[in-house]
Amino acid sequence: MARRPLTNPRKYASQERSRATVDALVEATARILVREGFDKASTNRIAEVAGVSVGSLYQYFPSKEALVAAVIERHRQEITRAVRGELSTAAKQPLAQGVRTLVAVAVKAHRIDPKLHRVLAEQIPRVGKLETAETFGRENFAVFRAYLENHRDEIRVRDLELASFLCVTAIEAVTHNAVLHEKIVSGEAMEALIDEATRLVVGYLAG
Amino acid sequence: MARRPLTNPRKYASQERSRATVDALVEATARILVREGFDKASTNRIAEVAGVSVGSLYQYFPSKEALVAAVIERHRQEITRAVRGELSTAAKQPLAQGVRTLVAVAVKAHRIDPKLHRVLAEQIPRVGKLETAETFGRENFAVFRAYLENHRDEIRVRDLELASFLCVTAIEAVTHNAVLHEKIVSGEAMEALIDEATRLVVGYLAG
Amino acid sequence: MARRPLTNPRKYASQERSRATVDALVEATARILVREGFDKASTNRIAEVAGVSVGSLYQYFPSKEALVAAVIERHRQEITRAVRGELSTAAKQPLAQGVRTLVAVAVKAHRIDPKLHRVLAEQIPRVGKLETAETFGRENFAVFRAYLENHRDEIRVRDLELASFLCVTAIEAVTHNAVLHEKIVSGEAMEALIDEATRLVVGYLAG
Amino acid sequence: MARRPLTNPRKYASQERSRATVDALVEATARILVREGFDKASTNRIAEVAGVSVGSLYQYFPSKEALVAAVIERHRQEITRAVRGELSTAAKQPLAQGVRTLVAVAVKAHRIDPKLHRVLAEQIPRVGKLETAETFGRENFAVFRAYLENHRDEIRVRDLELASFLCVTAIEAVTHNAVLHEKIVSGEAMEALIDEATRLVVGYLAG
DNA sequence: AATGAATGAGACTTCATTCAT
DNA sequence: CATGAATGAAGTCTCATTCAT
Repeated sequence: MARRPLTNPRKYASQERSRATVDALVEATARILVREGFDKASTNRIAEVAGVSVGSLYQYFPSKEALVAAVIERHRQEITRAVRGELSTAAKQPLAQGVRTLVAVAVKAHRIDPKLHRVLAEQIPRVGKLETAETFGRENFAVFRAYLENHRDEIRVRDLELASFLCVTAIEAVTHNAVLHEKIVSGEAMEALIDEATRLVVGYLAG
Repeated sequence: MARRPLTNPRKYASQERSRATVDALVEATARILVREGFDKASTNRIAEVAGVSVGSLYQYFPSKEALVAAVIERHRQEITRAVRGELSTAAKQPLAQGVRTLVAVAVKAHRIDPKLHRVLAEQIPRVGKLETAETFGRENFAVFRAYLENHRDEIRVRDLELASFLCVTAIEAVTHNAVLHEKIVSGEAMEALIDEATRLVVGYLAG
Repeated sequence: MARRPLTNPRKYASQERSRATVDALVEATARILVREGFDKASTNRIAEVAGVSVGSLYQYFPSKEALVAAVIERHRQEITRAVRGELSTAAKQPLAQGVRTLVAVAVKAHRIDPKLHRVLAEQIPRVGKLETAETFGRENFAVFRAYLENHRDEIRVRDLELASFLCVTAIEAVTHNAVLHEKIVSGEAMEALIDEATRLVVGYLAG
Repeated sequence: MARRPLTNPRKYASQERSRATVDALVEATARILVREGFDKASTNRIAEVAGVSVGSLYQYFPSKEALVAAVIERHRQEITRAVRGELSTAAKQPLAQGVRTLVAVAVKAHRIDPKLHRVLAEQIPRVGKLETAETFGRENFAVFRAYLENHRDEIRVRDLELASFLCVTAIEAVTHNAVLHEKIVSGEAMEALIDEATRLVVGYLAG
């Protein structure tokens, strides 16, 4: 019944349009999540804000959960993209500098879209396949653990597993709360925070 | 408004009955929160699990929110009760010991009802008067900050505000995650965790 | 189990107490009806305002409807009591004066408790045995009809049935609305209203 | 917000479907109001009678109140439509005829859907934006008052405000009750009623 | 008799999802 | 593919009435 696209251009046009719709939906979801909270993010509202019909929403996402998952994934990718370079920088630096870089990276990651980050961390029901923070956590852990392995000689602690857990948890929590509670009101304040967090971690690892 | 019963026995009977209903409701709410999550905690379900009617639920709690607030409050009181003594112990101890006591207290607090703690920390919508973690956080901060003031001479850091923020956040996050991810599988593991967390904090403060 | 009263005084006391409870309940119902409207008049609220328990309420009234019926009846009796004398006065007066007296009586009746009258007329669900206005209407009709019979010679209209209907309806509606819309703001305004309503009716009957 | 359909046929189909649903809901509300009273008019029942789901009801009406308001408005429009022509006729007629026309109009209006009229007048809670009878009343008053202004020279009464109040109230009440109590059982009975009501009013105004 | 805790049907409303067009 | 009307289960809360004490 439905006409197949006759030409490539059309096909592309169509693909682009699909892509645009998907983006609009994810964007709309993120905006509502941030501006009005999870409770107000009904599928009808999302579709309305995205400028499409609910029907279209379900054309591209099988459920509301899938939509939220897409928002999470997009946010994760943004962070990864923003942070990739600095991570490899850190890998080559000695302990004190490397940790400082990693702390700075954590701050940077949290500042990308703090309100969205907060909503994702606090309001999204932990059911089904959505694990959010969990997932972030594991990645961070793996990266840090690898860093410690490669800098074993600069470190006095024995149990790298436990040390990674302590450091990653501490850095994550400190940067998360700092951004959330608006502790970072100036470049100076940010430097101070990074300095201190670095001292916390380095003192522990090297002390 | 309503007249008091004329005899004590009746009064007590009545009061006990009310009390039992209220307790059953709070308990049922906590159980559902832990076992099935916030989303499943509908007022009808809560009443059912408590073995009373919805009507009774609304006789004692003006809203679902009030019920959750009661669960939070009950949990907070349990923690306070369990921890009060140790806090005053910590206050009199020198830095290294004092911090260790405080860390141990944090672990103890998180182990009282870890699953409930998690749900309260993660799933309860941050709306209205429910602040959950927020509230815990402030209290912890105040206690720790006071401790630092009183042990200023043992400390090298200048900015007590910032230091308190870092330490409280770190301790809270580490103990929370440790309990959550079942890092504390034995007495030994717990000792190790407490030792390391203490080193983390003391190294920072005194280093 | 319960002790029987041993003496008459006690018995009377008991009867008086019952009477007091019944009165308190009817009064409470009327007050809530006037001050908060029918929707707010729940049986629990009524009992509370009356200073008794819901249980007692149902001891004396089989249903909420019965309670409202009692309020209506009490209001009807108050009107009847206030008006009885003037009605017999009117019966002896010639048309112009008699009608004026009847109109004045109608105004007086409506001013006894205008707010209650309004609520009874507007908010009480017309279901079951409650007919309110209906009942008032029939009585008024009977009285007026009888008056016309007795003053047939002063009247030009033939169909007394129809005439009674017209006059009673008009007088009732005019006085009701006048009181409701606060047309009677002074003695003068009241005189004017009574004069004109009398002219309306007398002109019709005698014209 | 939502995109318009791209083709007219679809648009119309869609619009017609919506329209049909809305109509069915308003009609169902009116029927239940008339047949079972305001208390039975629950949203679920209305939807059921309309043959749609509650969801659809709330798609088109934000609350139960809005639905009742729609019924009132529809009734008001029916009356207005039925009466418009005759009103302008009355305006051009001399007193006796004009008043007769107006009385006839009132009767006609009340006969459009007497039972609905009654329910709207008696059972609808006077809360929020629903004023029902109130609103009808004001309109009638304005029309009649204007008529009197334009026929001042045929009238003996001074206070047009008061006269309008008396006449409108009387006509409204008489026709309302007549229809309600089934006084108009034949064309003859109707003529008689209109004649007498006209005499009542004209006698007063011109007498 | 009085008390007030308890009941539970039922009211209003929302929202993820489906499906005819 | 898009549309948006339709669905209906489920949630929160109220209130007339009952009943154990």
